[in-house]
Amino acid sequence: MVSTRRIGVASSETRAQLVEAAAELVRNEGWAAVTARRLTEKLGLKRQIVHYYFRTIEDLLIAVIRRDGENLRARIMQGMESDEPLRVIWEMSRRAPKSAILEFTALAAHRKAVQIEVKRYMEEIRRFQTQALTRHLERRGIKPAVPPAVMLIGIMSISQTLAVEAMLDVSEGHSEMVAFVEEMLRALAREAKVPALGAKPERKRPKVR
Amino acid sequence: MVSTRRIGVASSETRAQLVEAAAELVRNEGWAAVTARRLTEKLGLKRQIVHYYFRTIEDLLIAVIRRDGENLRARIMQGMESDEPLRVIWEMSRRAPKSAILEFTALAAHRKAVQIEVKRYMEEIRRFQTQALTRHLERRGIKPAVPPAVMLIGIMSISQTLAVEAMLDVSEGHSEMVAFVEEMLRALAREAKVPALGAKPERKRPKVR
DNA sequence: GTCTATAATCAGATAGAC
DNA sequence: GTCTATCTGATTATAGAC
Repeated sequence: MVSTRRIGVASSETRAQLVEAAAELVRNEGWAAVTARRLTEKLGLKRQIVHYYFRTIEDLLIAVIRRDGENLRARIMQGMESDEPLRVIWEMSRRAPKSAILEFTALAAHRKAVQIEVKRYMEEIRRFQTQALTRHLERRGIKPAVPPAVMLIGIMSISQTLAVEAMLDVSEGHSEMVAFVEEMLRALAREAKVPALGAKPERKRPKVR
Repeated sequence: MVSTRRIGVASSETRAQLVEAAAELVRNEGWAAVTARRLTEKLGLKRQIVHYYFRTIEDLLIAVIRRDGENLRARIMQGMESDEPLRVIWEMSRRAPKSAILEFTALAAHRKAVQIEVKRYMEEIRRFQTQALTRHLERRGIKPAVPPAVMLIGIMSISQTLAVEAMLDVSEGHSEMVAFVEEMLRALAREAKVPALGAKPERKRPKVR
């Protein structure tokens, strides 16, 4: 028995709205809040439309991961152009309190299809960051004591941990940790030899969105 | 209209079995898999018994957090007696692939009662660890370049990140990071002045369960 | 493309019998 | 302490009308 079920095209405007609404629900209430009913009552549609555009709810969640993943990658690629790429990473994770990353990571532990998508974006971003940081250090003539990957994973781990703990209202040791990282970032910036004229002692901190 | 609903005592054996079964479900399939049906079919009971022991399913999840929290605290308090408490922390987080911490942390972002419980245990453990590490450093005559809280949060952040990424099958940069941390731990151990006779150059690594 | 209609489960929760 | 019975509402998903 072959199913007669139709599936809407990926370019649909309604489909995009569903993904957008789902992304918002994940951020505010978690992946478990993403149901056909909750989604469509935000858009003023009947709930069966969800099953027209997505074979399963999991397919919809994966569309959200792709959307968020593309956005994150774009923001990071832009951020790595900065004068202090490590500081950008440091500040980007810290300012993502209502992030969907925690949601999807937890979900990935139990759903294979989700794990594959999350892995894909994490690897892509990690690889890009490592290359960008390596290039940055070479260009500035900085010879760090530790490999770029260590700086990267270190900064990212710590900033994400601080963000998650802040969400939980746990802050013991945070001020010391922040002071330490900030000092490290400053020390690294001081090491940078100015590439061209050699007469710009203070550099402005890059903006992070 | 006053409810006539009864609630079973906390000392009940069946209640303990329900909490145990729920803890297992959380570890293997996530908090969303904890339903009265799934629980009782493991125990050969009718599903209404769950509502006899727990007012709501959330109450049951909180009982699981307390159980896991007590266990974790006990293991950590024991581990901090070690010769190398930082190494114990490092290895404990790394070997917890199917941890419930990720589940409960994600859930805490959206459920106040869960957030309060998770916060409680995290703060308690953090405080104990900080004190234990501070004492340890003083006793060994180690004067570290950074505050104990920074070492603690740093090691914990990195080990948890590596564990989560390993679960996702992401491993880029892990070997460099592991090598770096291991070297740091070795350097710290070397700094330790032997307290009494001063003739034990190599120390065995502590076992972690 | 969106709707109505419907199937088939599953969920949490409560009352009351034994 | 555990059961039967029941309420009430949720869920994903499919088929077919318009």
